[in-house]
Amino acid sequence: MSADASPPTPESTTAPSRRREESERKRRRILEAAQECLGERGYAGATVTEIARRAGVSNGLLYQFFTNKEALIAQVLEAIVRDWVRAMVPRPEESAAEALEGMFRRSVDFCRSHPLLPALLRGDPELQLTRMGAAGRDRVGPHRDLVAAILTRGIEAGEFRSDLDVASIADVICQLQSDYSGRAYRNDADFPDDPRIIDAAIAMIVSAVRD
Amino acid sequence: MSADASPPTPESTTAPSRRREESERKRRRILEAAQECLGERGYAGATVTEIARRAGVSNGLLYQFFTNKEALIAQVLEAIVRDWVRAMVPRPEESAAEALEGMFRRSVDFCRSHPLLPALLRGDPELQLTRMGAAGRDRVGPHRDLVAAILTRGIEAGEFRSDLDVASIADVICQLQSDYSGRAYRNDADFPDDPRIIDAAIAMIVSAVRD
Amino acid sequence: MSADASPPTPESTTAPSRRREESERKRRRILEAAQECLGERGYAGATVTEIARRAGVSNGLLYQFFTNKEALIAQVLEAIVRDWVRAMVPRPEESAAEALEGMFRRSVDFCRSHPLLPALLRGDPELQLTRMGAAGRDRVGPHRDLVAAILTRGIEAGEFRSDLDVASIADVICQLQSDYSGRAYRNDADFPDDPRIIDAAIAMIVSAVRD
Amino acid sequence: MSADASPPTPESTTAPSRRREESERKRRRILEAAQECLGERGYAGATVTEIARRAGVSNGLLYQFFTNKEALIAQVLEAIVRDWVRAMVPRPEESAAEALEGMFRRSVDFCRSHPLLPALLRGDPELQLTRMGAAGRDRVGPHRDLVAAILTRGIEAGEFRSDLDVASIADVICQLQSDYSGRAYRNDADFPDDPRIIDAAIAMIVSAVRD
DNA sequence: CATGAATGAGGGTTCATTCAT
DNA sequence: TATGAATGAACCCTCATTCAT
Repeated sequence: MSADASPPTPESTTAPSRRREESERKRRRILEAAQECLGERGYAGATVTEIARRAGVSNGLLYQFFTNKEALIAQVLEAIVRDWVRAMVPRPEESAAEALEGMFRRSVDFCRSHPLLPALLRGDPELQLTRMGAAGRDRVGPHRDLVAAILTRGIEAGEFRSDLDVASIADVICQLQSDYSGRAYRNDADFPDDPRIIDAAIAMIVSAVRD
Repeated sequence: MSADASPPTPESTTAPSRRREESERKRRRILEAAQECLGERGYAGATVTEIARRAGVSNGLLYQFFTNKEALIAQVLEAIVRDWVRAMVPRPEESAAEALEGMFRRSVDFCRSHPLLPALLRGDPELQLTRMGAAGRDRVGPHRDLVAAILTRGIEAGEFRSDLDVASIADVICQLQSDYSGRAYRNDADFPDDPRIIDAAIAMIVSAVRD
Repeated sequence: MSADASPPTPESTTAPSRRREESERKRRRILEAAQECLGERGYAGATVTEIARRAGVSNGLLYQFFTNKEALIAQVLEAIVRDWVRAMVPRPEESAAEALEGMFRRSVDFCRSHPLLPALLRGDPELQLTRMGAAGRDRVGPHRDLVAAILTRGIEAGEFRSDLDVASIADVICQLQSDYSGRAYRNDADFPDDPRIIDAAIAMIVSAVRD
Repeated sequence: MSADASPPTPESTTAPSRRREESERKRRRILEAAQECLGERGYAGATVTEIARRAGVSNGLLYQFFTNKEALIAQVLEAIVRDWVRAMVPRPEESAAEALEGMFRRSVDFCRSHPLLPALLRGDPELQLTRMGAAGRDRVGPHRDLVAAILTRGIEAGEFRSDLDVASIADVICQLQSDYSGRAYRNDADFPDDPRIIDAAIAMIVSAVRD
């Protein structure tokens, strides 16, 4: 498209890069479509044909980019965890307490637009996570590290109690954050998505760590 | 069976009983196998064939007891929720705070021997729970009611702070309880089943409600 | 039943005949039930379990009387053809023309209370007649012989035209009779069961053979 | 494919055509195989596997073309009725009586090469035709209309008796025609396919309507 | 690269048949 | 005899995967 001078020959010199771009765009579209399907219907419900349809490509092209369905799903999971962690990272200007609250709320917001993540965080059997190796494994480690770092920073800053069992508290905080992030997109009377509940959870966290 | 108390009448009550007993035992084995599979692999992964294999019966026998796979799963869910709630009910001698802690620990213990429950508690709509009516719907309501009742009792007894948002706090407590119950059976480095973490969660809860 | 003096011992001397009777009654009930099911639902739809249920006996007893489902169905077919032919036989006082008309109407009436027969007469593939040997084969021969005999009698009596191709005309008459007998039990707008149509068919027959 | 007339354009109209053609041929083979099976074995006996086997395709391909077995059978029925009616339509030069006879013979001939039609014409509700909507319903209406039209034409032309009960006579004629068409393909001693019988049937019809 | 027609293993389910009681 | 629990082959259908084009 930026090659207005390119000759009309089919095997033009600029064509390879053009093709590459086009190809990469398709690859991404497939990953996005897979993420959507997986979030809406689970592993078994996310059929290869439906994913290809949503991505606007053919059934077979999918196997050009990914070894098989399993590998595709694994990449989808890796990608979403990466995006999620990136979205949560504390702002430099936030105090430790603000960072805890900010992360919590940003995580909830992120999940609202990425229905797959909650299911992943819950480790839903429907996702058949046991099928994939590393992708399933690493999904919460970075999150917990992030929270632990904030706690340590808060303790060092005298903002949080110094006798905290950092590892354990970090775990509990992560858990709560995953839970309420996981509820953010639901329409389920049993699991209400009520701002007051989120406030209560945050208040409980802050009161437990504050000096 | 050849017990000395058995009456000699030809159409004795014990004669058909043998068959019935055997049959009932198989019915229960099927339910148990289904519970296992469902917890490990989700709805789609829990195939009728695998369930039958684990129960040690034929594929077809399953349909003698249950209308279809869906009905079988629904019965599994109803049964486990019933058992779980029964196991959690507070002891009469427990104070409100003790009741909160006791429920938490009993729920965790229960899940250790019932791997399905955590999966159910996560209650993902994609787990196909929407297919079943009441079983899916009521799965956490009783739990939340139980916790709310304890909180109210604690407030009235002056044991807990009087300004608690009972409904919201109850929700958070239930959530944590489900979470850590859900971890109890896992072999997952990402979700460690560490007594110290459970202690931390309980401490956080108690500190948040205590006056 | 005629042994009012029979002792109450279980293995009484009269018991064998009693048992026989009882047994024979069950056998007949099975045949009747099978006839019903077959007429209503075809071969595949007439399940062994349903037949046993209607006959008020157990699933397994059926195999005491009949080798398998196929043999049972074969006997059902034989029996109904026998009954049908018996019902059609002309009355001694009828003239040849009256006999033709009488047979036609009696056949229609018979089918009204025996929905299976029409399906059989049509040779419906759904009945899977190819599975049974003689039963399927002989189903219309006696009928045609009956009609041919009447035609011959009519010709000899000077009642019918003497140049009739008896075999062919007999075939056509039998065919029409089967057809309209076959319609007698239907609720099908495409195949109306209208007395005027039956009158028209009979009129056509009579006008074709009468001198 | 290397045909001399093929244009050199890469996305030529003939290139995809090949695949399409092949595919369409398979679609037709499936329909033909289904027609055969249905005629020979009825609805339940015509298994998807057997149809696919005869068509020389895989089990699953069938579902690329047809929603399910029911839809496939429905299309088979629609197609064959359409073809049959088209084959029967009277020639313009035929007199009314000739038209009646011509239709009769053409119908018989048609059935000789289409064994399914007779089974359909018998139209047994137990054949599961009730499952399909229009295809089952309209299967004889057009035929009867055709015959009635010829009768009316014959009456108006003074060729047939003026006191005919057109509707009833048309019904009887159609019935006979279906019957003997239905015999045309059989190898069944009970239902002989004898030219003399067909002549007798036609003679009976003509003598009944002629003035 | 890209297509989508084609495959076939495996899913849930039904039902004729057997056999311990 | 009579039962009905139990079996397993066979049904219809879905979908991940391949391959000729």
